[in-house]
Amino acid sequence: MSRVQAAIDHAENSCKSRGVKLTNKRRHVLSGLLQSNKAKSAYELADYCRDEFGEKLPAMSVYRILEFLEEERLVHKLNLANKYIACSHITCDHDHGISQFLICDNCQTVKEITVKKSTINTLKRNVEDAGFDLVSPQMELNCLCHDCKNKAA
Amino acid sequence: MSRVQAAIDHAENSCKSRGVKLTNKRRHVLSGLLQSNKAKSAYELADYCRDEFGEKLPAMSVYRILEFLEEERLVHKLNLANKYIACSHITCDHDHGISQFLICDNCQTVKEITVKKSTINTLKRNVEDAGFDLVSPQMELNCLCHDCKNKAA
DNA sequence: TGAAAAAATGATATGGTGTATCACTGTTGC
DNA sequence: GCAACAGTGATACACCATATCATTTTTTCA
Repeated sequence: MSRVQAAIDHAENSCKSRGVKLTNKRRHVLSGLLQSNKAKSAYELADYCRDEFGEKLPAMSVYRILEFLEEERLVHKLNLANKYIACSHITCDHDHGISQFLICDNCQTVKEITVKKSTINTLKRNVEDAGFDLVSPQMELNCLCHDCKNKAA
Repeated sequence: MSRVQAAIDHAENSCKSRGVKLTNKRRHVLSGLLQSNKAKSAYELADYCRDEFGEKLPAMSVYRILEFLEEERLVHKLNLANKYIACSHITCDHDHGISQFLICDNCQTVKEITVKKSTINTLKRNVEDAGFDLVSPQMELNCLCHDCKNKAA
């Protein structure tokens, strides 16, 4: 079974146990995100569904579906790029630490990593010293992946 | 002399010494950013110039001016909010470490802080372990400022 | 079963951010 | 004064996102 199919199956079960429905359209959007490691915009996902499944999905619906998937913790929105990615931990059962997103500026590939709690705490303390509170320690970092770096060199 | 005027004078000198011109329109846009600690969009700045100086500035020009001011290191673009702020170090002569931006999700107030180099380095190492390179360790963090936090409570 | 309620989706319009392009104006330097 | 260039204006357009109302599909339960 493909990695994508495994993730979708897992998402299916997760939805079932939470009493919500993973409809076909939602499945299709999710598979569009799973099918690569790249961040995709809502409009790109609409195109994907049209090309891949012959399903004409208005942008509005894609946004609603993405919102649903976010609530189910199946996808993340990347505010830096205005794009979306599948959560890399869909197939895990355990809870995770806070994710940090590394976004390749060049090819939009995204890697989700977890940094040590102590590093985040240090950062958090810095922020609090300045009189602010972190809403979410989930950071998005503009990066260059090694592929693109090597190509550029 | 007001804080804003002092910063503008300083910017003026900085431009002069770099052989570029701080025109009236550029000065006005900059003063729009200096006049508060809030992040402002290009369009908000156009409105500000219209209201404050009776200067009808097309959005295109504002973007060009912001680009100029960024190159002169007088303003920063916040990619998370798609807004701009004046560099808080305009009036300093020395070079600074990398800034981190704390953005209040509620009122758009921005605070520019510098975190310890060791924290950044740790983070950087984490990123490199994942096969990515940080383009810029300048991070933008979604926060809540204490004012807004207290109001919410 | 079958009608009411709720959930999901479609369609249309609109707003915000940003860029491409071409034209025009003002300044600088010779 | 004129050529070259920097600065600005005007228009059109692309992309991301939401508001709103209509329609379809599914669920619920008498």
